[in-house]
Amino acid sequence: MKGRLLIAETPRHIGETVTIAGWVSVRRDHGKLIFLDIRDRSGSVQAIVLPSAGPAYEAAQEIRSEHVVAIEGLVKERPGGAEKAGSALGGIELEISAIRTISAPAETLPFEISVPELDLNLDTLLDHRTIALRNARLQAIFRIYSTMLSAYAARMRAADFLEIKTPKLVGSATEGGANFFTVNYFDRKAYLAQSPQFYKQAGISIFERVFEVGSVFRAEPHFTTRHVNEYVGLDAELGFISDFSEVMDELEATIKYVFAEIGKERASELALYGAALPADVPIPRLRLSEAVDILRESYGKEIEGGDIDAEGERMIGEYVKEKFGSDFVFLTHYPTALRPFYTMPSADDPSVTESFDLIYRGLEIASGGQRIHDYAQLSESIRSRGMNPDDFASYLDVFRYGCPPHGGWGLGSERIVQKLLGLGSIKEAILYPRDVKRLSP
RNA sequence: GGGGGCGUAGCUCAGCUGGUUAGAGCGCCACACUGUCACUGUGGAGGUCGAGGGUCCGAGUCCCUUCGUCCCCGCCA
Repeated sequence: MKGRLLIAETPRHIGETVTIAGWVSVRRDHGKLIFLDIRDRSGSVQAIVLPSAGPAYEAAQEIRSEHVVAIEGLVKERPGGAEKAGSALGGIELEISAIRTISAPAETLPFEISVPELDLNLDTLLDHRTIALRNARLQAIFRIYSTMLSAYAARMRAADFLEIKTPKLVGSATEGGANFFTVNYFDRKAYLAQSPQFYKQAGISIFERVFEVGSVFRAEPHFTTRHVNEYVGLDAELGFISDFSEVMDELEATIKYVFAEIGKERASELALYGAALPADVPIPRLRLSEAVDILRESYGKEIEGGDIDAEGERMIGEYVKEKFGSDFVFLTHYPTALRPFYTMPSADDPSVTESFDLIYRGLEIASGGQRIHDYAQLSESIRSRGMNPDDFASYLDVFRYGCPPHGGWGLGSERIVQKLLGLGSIKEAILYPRDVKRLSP
């Protein structure tokens, strides 16, 4: 909009008449004086209109919350003592000389937007998602999310990873694990990718180091606060590793960098949630078997079936917080039977793997490890799980002609923000979440 | 897929062992107010108590069915 000044810039224009545009958060009508809190993408400011403003004063009578307006006014310092302590509106205000409604709501809003903290049920929040997101505190989630994405990409590029984008429509659904969504693809079936795993590995066989930020689709009917059917994975894969500790080193450095950037760029957004950055200490690495012992000895919890459950992860999260002051923990050496066929078994004990999960505040946010890079070994691993290598022909081509030792990870981007801000549900960390019941908005 | 909770005003909720005309806060509308800042004050509108069936003299409340929603487990990120 020509001639429009962002609200954040207004303090530099004291004594000048400027034009701002934005949404009306609050209207406070004192009979003669009318105060309007105006917000735009840069911030909020108070505007005041006096009866002497004539037509502008008349127009202000009709202004209501969430009207989209353009305001011309004189930037003034707040009258002495008039500024309430702790006000987020700054030390200046606009004395309105002209006001124009650009767009007015056709009907009453379903709930009040301008409160510091929206108190809505999850389905109300998501049914009216776009409107709810006008709330500053909710917007903060996605400002932080955006910083996380840019920091992740920046750190990966700095470490010489090449960013790639791989297909989400795929022709075969044989990777195993979670269920696939099926879609019609001309005269045949296609599937939505449940992970970029195969393409990442192909990527390292070309570029040595690759990363991808992309949607992942899981057709599982889960009803939890930490699952959705479409999420954004932060994946990476690197070649020529000596062992899988290098993968954890790389992930740890990346995580640390991402949080540091969020702290630098988004301090005010974090403050809205009272969120503290994780302590900058080395991330402890525990073998899964050690974690099982700790759970038994310190928490009296018996683990069956090898892998620890969600409650166990929360307990281990508490344990490492107390013992090491860490918000994170790597759990390593998962049983071979519990990991996908491409996971590298440990040389000294093939019943476990060179793999890890990364737990953040008791929630699994990443999974990774070293992959099998030897063609024969990989073919055998497929066979040993009762699958047919012929079904993996194009994938196996990556290894058939030589491939360096490599490994990587998949990070759940929304889970990071969920745990950082203490959000009750991962769905709050997704603009338009997809779950078993929800396909819109 | 297994289990549990909740559906009462636009929103968030209270309604005890069934008992006259179903409540609160916020929002909305009107009026008053020249320094508020989630303004305040006064007044007002707004509800087939998710839906269907049943028990009972009487059902928001008890029973059954059904729909919606949230959560836990599993799976995972």
